[in-house]
This record gives sequence, structure tokens and C-alpha cells, in this order.
Amino acid sequence: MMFGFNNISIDKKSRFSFPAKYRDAFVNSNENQIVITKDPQYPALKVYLGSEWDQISTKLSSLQGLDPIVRNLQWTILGNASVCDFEPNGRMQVLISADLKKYAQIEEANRICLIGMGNKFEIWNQENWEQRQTGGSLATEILDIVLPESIKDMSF
Amino acid sequence: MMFGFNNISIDKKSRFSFPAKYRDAFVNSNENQIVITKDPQYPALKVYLGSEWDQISTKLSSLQGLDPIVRNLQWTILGNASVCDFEPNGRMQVLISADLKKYAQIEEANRICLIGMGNKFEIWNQENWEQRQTGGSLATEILDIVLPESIKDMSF
DNA sequence: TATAAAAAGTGTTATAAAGTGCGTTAAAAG
DNA sequence: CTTTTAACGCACTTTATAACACTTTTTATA
Repeated sequence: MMFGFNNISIDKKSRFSFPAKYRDAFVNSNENQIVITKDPQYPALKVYLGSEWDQISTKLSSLQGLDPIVRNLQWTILGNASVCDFEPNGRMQVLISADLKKYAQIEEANRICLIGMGNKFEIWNQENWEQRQTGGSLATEILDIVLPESIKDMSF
Repeated sequence: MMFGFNNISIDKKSRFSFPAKYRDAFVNSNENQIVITKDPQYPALKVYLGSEWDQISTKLSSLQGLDPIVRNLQWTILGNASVCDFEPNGRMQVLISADLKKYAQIEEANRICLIGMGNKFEIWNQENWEQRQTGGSLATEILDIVLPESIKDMSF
């Protein structure tokens, strides 16, 4: 399990490295892929381990896509996922695409916030993260999603 | 499985190439055909691997065609399918017909959005895709489909 | 119906941009 | 002070795309 807040750098080619403290967790679970995608509710990114992603994506893509809410989630989460090869014993570097950087409002930034949430991470723009923490609301926030039965038991 | 957003070019002859990151997936599943057809709900195209298409088309064409919704789906999906030879080890190039380009509103465009949704792709006009992502509604959207039992368990 | 012209489709190459790998330096931790 | 980690810079590799040439098919016209 991986927890905690990290303020880390992104290089000119849009790569970041996971902090060394998470190495054991990655090595132990033998992960060789990392998946980054959009957070469906906030201008932030979700970072999944390959094994977690397999479960989530399989479940989500099997749902009835003719339902507009389901299809929107499929678009957001599946349609924006970026799968990266990952070496737990190497530099643990990951590339963030221009598109995802834009969504998380970290286009210009050379630093990001990487938040360990147990089985996944989130990536935030520093200012947005601080506003979240102090209770401020974000302009792009989506408040009124009505979930269909099929996804009520899923957690992303 | 193939995921993620790609903004790619179409050349003057209406061809596009799949991004190289998907090559392994195509090679591994030994695909030598790609099928492009209309999306039944939006001004977009669906792109299936040959093997996926065989399943979907077989299932869909076996359904009772007297139901108007089923018949409409058959017309849209089966009746507009374009089968292309495909070389996973080559350039992974695919031609889009003038008719399908028109449907997806990419007649004039020299760029398209190619969205990996796991076992299939979608092709969108950039503006339409952005409107979708930001929650805007498209004029051609169909909101009130009541699905017959026979297709409730299918996902296209 | 034959032929020419045009259009559509296929394939190759060159070049710029994007992505990857790795060594070095700087900073932090023990 | 030593060791580990993070950040930066540079060189190399791969990928995307535009330009071009050639082939096949379709259309128009004599």
C-alpha cells in the first residue's frame, strides 16, 4: 500500500519518477505497467498499477455503453488512459501526455503533487490541491452525477 | 487492450496510421483486418479488430429484425461497415471512406481523434470530442433510447 | 466499344518532433 | 562524512507526417 503526499518535479520531456520510498511496494507486487488517466470528477489524474487497471478497465468496458452516463465514464477513464512500461527496479519513470497535462492544469508546471491513496495515486496541480485541502471549490467540479445501478458498486 | 486518446493526421488520400504503441496488441492478437463503421448514437466512427467484429456482427445479425430499434442498429452498424486489410507489422494504415468521413464530420479535417476504448477504437472530429468531454450536448445526440431485451447485454 | 483523362488507392522516402536511456551533478538523508 | 535520492542535461532512437511517385480503377468522350 502506498500513501502520502509528494511534491516532485517533471522534466522537460514531461516525465516524473516515483519517490524511492515506494520501490518495495512496486517490486513486491511485480508491477511492470503503470496507467495514468483522467479523474472523472476533478482536474486531476489517476495513476493505477497495471494489475489494478486490468480489473477496473475490464469491468468498466463490459458495461452497457448505450447508457449515456456509463458511456461518459468509459470515455473519460478508458478513452484517456495512457499505459506506460514501468521498471520497479529502475528509475520508476513515467511520461505524462500533453493531453493529460492539460486536463490536470499542469501544462506549464515543472512540479506536481503526487498523492498516494493506497492502491492508486492522484496527480494534482499544486494550487488546485491546496484549494481542495482548505475546502475551496473548483470551478470545473462536477457535483450532480446520478449513477446508474451498474456502476454503483465500482470504485475508481 | 488498447486505451487512450490520440490526435493524429489523415493524409490527402484519407488514410491514417495507428500509433506505434498499439503495435504489440495487434501483433499479439494476430489481426489482419480492421472494420470501421458508424457509431449508432453519435457522429463518430467505431473501429473494431477483425476478431471482435466477427463476434459483434454475428450476434447482431442474428437478432430479430422486426424490432425497429434492432433493425436500426443493424442498418447503422452492419450496413455501413468497411473492412480493411491490415498489416500489424507494417504501417498499420487504414483508409476511411468518403461516406464515413462525412458521417463523422471529418470531411475537411486533416486531423482526427482516435480513442482507444479497450477492445475497440472511436474516431471523432476534434470539436465534437471536446464538446463531449466538457459535457456539451451534440445536436445529433439520441437521449431516449429504450433498449429491447435482446441487446441489453451487448456492448458495441 | 476503345481510348484518354481523371480520380482513387498504394507504397516509399526524407525530415522534424517526440520519446527513451543514461551519466553527472546537486540535494537530502542517515 | 558517507550514502542515497532527486533533478538535470545530453545523446540517441523511434515515431509521425508530408511529399512524391507509381499503379489501379473509374469516368468521360470520341
